[in-house]
Amino acid sequence: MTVVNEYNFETIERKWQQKWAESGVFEASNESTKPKFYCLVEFPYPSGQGLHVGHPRSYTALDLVARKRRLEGYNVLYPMGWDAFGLPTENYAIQHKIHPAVVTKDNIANFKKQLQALGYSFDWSREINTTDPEYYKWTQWIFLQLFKHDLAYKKEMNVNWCPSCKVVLANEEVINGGCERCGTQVEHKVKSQWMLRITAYADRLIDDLEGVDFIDRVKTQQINWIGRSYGAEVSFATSAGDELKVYTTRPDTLFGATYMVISPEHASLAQWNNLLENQAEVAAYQEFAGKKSDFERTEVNKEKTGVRLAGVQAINPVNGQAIPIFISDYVLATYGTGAIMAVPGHDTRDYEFAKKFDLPIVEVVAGGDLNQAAFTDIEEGTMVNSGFLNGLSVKDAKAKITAWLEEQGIGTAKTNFKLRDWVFSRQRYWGEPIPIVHCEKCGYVPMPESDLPLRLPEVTTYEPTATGESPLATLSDWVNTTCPQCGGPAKRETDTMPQWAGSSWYFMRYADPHNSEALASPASLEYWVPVDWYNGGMEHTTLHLLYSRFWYKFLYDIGVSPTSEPYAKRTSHGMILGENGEKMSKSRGNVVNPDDIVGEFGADTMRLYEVFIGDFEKPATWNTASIKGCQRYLDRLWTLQSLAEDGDAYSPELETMIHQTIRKVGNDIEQLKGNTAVAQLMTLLNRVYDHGSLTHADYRTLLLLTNPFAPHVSEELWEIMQYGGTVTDQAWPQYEEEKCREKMVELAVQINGKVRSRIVVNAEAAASEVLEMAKADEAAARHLEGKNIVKELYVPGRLVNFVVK
RNA sequence: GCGGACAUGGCGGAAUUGGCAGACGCGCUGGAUUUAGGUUCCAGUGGUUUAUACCGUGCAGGUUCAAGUCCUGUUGUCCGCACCA
Repeated sequence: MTVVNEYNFETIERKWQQKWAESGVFEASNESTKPKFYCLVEFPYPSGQGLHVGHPRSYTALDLVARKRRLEGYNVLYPMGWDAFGLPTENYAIQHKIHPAVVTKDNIANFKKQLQALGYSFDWSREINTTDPEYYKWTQWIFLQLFKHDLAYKKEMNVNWCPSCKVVLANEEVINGGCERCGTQVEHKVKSQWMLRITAYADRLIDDLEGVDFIDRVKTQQINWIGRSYGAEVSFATSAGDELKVYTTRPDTLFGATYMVISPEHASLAQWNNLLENQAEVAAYQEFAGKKSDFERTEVNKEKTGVRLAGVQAINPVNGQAIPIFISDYVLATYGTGAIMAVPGHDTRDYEFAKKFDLPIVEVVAGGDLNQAAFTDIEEGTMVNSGFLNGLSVKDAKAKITAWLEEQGIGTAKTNFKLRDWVFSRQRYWGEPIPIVHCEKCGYVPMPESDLPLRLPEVTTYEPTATGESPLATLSDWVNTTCPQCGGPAKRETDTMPQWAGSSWYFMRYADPHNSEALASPASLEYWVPVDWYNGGMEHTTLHLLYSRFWYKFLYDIGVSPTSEPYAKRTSHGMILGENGEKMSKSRGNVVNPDDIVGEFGADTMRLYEVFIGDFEKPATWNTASIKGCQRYLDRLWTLQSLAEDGDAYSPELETMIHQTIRKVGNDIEQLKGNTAVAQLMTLLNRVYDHGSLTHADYRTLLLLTNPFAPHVSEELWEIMQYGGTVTDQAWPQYEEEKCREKMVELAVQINGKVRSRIVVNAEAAASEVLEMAKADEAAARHLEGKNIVKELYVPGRLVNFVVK
């Protein structure tokens, strides 16, 4: 056969994309006898910049999995949609005086065109959009359920405020004291906010990680973020006649508590005001601490500062000793009780503070040298100077003292978390309205579910206000309403939901995206959820991933979710960096647009390069020059048409490698090692060319294996070769372990671990036979001459090694 | 500061987990085709060396017949947490 025509990727790709859209081959069925597989990538935020070459890394990797699974006979759901509420769109809209809904629509159209040009096997019939009222109706519905279960509440509190974005930020959105989006240092504001009680799920968010297959760094990061610790709360009596409650993870060291520290914001300070003899000094310190930015305050390795309270003391409950109380900003107001018992002998921070203020350091766990440093080991060491705890291990002492505290009624075992409740309101226009009205008489009243969705009002201006009020607050027609409960005058909530709201449940909507009666039918959820494989960025580990697990668990508790965890498996990809090795961004001028790559090399080549670029989990530097290698592979695959000969069996010379390739490509796709899968395909292709011919059976398998990576060209070649039907109708090729083994193998012959020669032997040959052959080898014999063989080793398939003297 | 990961040619990266380091690709060198460039094809490509041999996986030790892989120390890069009691 001769080459029929030139490889014109442009025509071919357009042709097959059209065919797939018409036939709907990638549309998943909610009723199928096949086993299901739900494969998910994080849906993008449709920005004005469009897609860059980083996005397709994740999409391509799971497209490989999705396409392979279909060929393996699964009913695969691989959906796509738009996480379209958010600040950049709103800012753009304000700047250009175009409504955000219009901007969003345009951006989505652009993104969709770009994605479709890459030939992903997405089920576009299930496309969703978080800004669609038919979608956000259910986001609001979930909020109402949270409210009804006392998991959404409004509270006046000190919050993180980004002065540049003009919104409140959740703790998870503050990175090193700066705004997650723009990097601006956050400020503090006391504002009334809607909060979600994610802390109620803290234990389960940690414990249930045991049952899911998430990569370790994701699990670790979530566990660290939630920050669970076990300890005790202990009440200390004070000379003021009241109590000071502390949280400690080391109740065993209570006898060593020689002073106490409370945060500068602690409520007791106001109560003790009249008793304080150094009130002015205390007030000055409070001001000093209050003025510090978050960044300064959390800076480690700075000198400890503080003020000793004059006029108030505490009593250590175990020994009745009066101990001083300090205020210091190393104690956080927001964690535990905002107060600690200080045990300088066994806590590094307390040790530093005690040294600075010349406070007594008492050893209560023997084993360290307190002249040098605090002894913080809890595995070894014996209790001393601790009355009834003396002689116990730390572990036993903890149990005993906790029991004692409970008996005395002055303490109790307690678990604490670093995780805070989720600040859920944003002072912006382009988000889901919170479906709550405030009535003077009835308080916060949920809207009737039947009135959902509560639509965003059509307005002409939506600038954020400098005061921190939502732009919706200025729309009195919209704000003023009637109370659903008493019918009296009431006002709507004017803050909107954060961008993380719509994405917290979107994967459920894909199961049944057009349902108007429920967020998805129970049967569809039962069938599809949990997601079998979810890939996304590490930057979402403590944001989207944690939030959505929380929402899903709540929905499970109220009978909506079918399981307790939403994602069976979570993997994560490394970022694609610009050609200069820096993060791709418009301001750095190093953004590579996939449209340009597709235009010049074609989607198939682009996809191949996306996986060939390197280790999926690590960051990779884009290099347009390197794409050539991937292009050559497809060119050569195309040219193979002219070499294909009749034959329904694999060529004997290629058979072993074909079986090996089926095995390797399959395994590698499953492990997201597309780089080595492509390398193996290239190796096989090189071998075919060396051999000079191939059978149709050889070619068929090569096309099937290439299909997930380069779906258009493999379909086209399948059609040209008249192999029948389309690749999407075929089955993934099978390998036989037996046939992956070479019959003849080359062994290295080592003398004292150095390779001196190579011999080819039958893979099945007996050890003695192989060793004799090695000894007989000319080069080896030369090195063995006159030497004494002390040891002979044979590693089948690898080498033989003679140890000589 | 604590915790984790990593360190391999000019470059991106492989190495079945202790068994021939550098697969595959880019780049580079030489050659063929071409008026030329590009494409394509052939050969080569870790370093020193004429063959032979020696040296090579950040650095210094160690274990082993055998170490990129294991152990100890050390340096550097990246990530996470960042006074959470």
